[in-house]
Amino acid sequence: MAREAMQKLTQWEDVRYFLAVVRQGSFSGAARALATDQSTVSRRIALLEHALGQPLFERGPRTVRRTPQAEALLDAAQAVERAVLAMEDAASRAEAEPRGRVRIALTEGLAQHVVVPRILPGLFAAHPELAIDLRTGDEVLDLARHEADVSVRFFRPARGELVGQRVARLPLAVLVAKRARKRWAGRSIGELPWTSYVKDDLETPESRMLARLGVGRTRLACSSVETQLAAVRAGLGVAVAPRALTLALPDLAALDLPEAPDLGTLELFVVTRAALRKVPRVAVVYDALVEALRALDPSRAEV
Amino acid sequence: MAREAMQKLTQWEDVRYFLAVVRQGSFSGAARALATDQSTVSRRIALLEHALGQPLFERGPRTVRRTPQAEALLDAAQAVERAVLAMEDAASRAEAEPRGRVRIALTEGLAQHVVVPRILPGLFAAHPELAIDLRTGDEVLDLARHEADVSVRFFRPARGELVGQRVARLPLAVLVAKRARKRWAGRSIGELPWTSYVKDDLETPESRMLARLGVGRTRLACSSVETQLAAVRAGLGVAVAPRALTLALPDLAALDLPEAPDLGTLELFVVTRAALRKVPRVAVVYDALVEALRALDPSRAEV
DNA sequence: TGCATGCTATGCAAAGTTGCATGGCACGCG
DNA sequence: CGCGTGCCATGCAACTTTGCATAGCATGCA
Repeated sequence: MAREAMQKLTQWEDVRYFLAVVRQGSFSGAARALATDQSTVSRRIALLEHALGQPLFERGPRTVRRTPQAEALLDAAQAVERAVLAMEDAASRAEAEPRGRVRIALTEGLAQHVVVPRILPGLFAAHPELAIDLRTGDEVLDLARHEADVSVRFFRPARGELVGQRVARLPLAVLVAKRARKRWAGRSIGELPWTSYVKDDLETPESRMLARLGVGRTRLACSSVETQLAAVRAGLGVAVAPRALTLALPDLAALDLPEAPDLGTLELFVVTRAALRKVPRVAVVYDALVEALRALDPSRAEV
Repeated sequence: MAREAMQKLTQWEDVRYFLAVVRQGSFSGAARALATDQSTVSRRIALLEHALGQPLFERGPRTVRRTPQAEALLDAAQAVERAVLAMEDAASRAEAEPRGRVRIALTEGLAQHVVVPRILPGLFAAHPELAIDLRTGDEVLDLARHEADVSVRFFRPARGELVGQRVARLPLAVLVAKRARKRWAGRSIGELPWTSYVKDDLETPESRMLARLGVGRTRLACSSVETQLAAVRAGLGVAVAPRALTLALPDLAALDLPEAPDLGTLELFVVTRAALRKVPRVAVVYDALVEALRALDPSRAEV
């Protein structure tokens, strides 16, 4: 070891570790984010501190606090990261064939019911050297930070270096298991066995909708949409969800409410980084997503 | 090994290798510049090419040619380097005490006769934690690229992020060994046994001066000023050099030419990067250099 | 107060990386 | 035209770095 203290970054790699610790707030967290071990983070940060000749973090058993020196370096470190990410994009731009890996960030439902069965088969067949990472989950991955290449989500993306489009407007409906349909037909809104999706008590389009209908806290609340739908298919209750879901799940049907309120629509967006839009491997994925997801939009389908 | 081809820079360190190969034009040269082995460069470039999914260099036995892909990445890579260098400067700015290492680029003569005997003793005594790298040589080290922190040279530095000042104007004189002085006293310019400093056939202030005096190719030409001065001290000839050298080398004296032409002056500059000027460890060195070198200027000394 | 939890630091064996030595190859010089 | 030189690729041993397991510590909760 024994790098001398001379204010020289002899290991550019360490900048990545520094940023991870700052963002995660702990060595352990940084290790998880970097897919490495906590001990490695600890040692590399120690080395970096020695190389720069100044302490960067105050280690506490419960927490890691940045020193003022670390604070002063943050901007510069982020500039390094931006430059590296820009270089990655520049590298992508040079490729000619759709090959390599594309990471798609999307919801579990879109992945299972649309992307996997309807899009991937054709994509893999058409481009043998293309590989796909499906990153499902509720956390919003940061396209700008290269956590994913393409994102399919139900909200308009933050702008910046991102480009994208709305591919479908999906009317919401009250979904119910077909075999339980007649049991609740004709009931009023207040009498229906509502289920809801609740994650960290955050507001969702669906929760806003329920509130608008006058439905309060539901008897069954799920922290994942999939579990919620499983409950509906088991006949436990009804859920507000895109009507288009009945295409993918034939044992579900829309329930016509007597009051017939407008349940609103979800807007589906496909987004990527501007620098990647023309990159072959991304372009084929992006285009396939847009084409297939447009078909979900009933207003478009009817035309 | 086995990083997958997915256009991701998993090893930021590799950017440094990429740039070194581009600049040196060969893996071996890059290895020398990076103080590592040629085999390491070869392997890391191969890894980088695989990680980016595209070839960067065409290997020939005699030469390495960049591919168009490498060309496209050059700007981005340099941006990464600039960001890293900026981060190093930011790290320096955070230090409070003059400690660490300062690299001074200067000529052999200035190092031996001025900096080492007159400046370093006081500097080391005043700042126990300060370390100095004296980088002598004729190649001009690049301050902007962090090859040195402070430079003492006989020409005005390229501007940019550099700051500095002229610390002395040193009149040139014809120097001769004292014990040989009377041998050549009174001789005309053309009759004197001139010596010269010739390096790669480049023009120097001294060579311009000789040409102006009408002196052509000299009998003794040296590729280092020190050797040339050794020859003069040995009584082999005379040399055009700053008159102030007689202060450091008492066995030399200035020879008064009968024609007494104006031999001109050399201008001595001390330069550093703007970002470092206020950094304690650099500031104490810079200030000591300026103060001591000013004393070499006769016009100032007489005041 | 005592226990459970999540954090960092460190010893140690395994894995990865480096440097050296070698081989092959093309160009330039005598 | 052969030889010398400088270049890149690769095998192998020494070294360095990594990941796992452990120990120590402070905080929060019962």
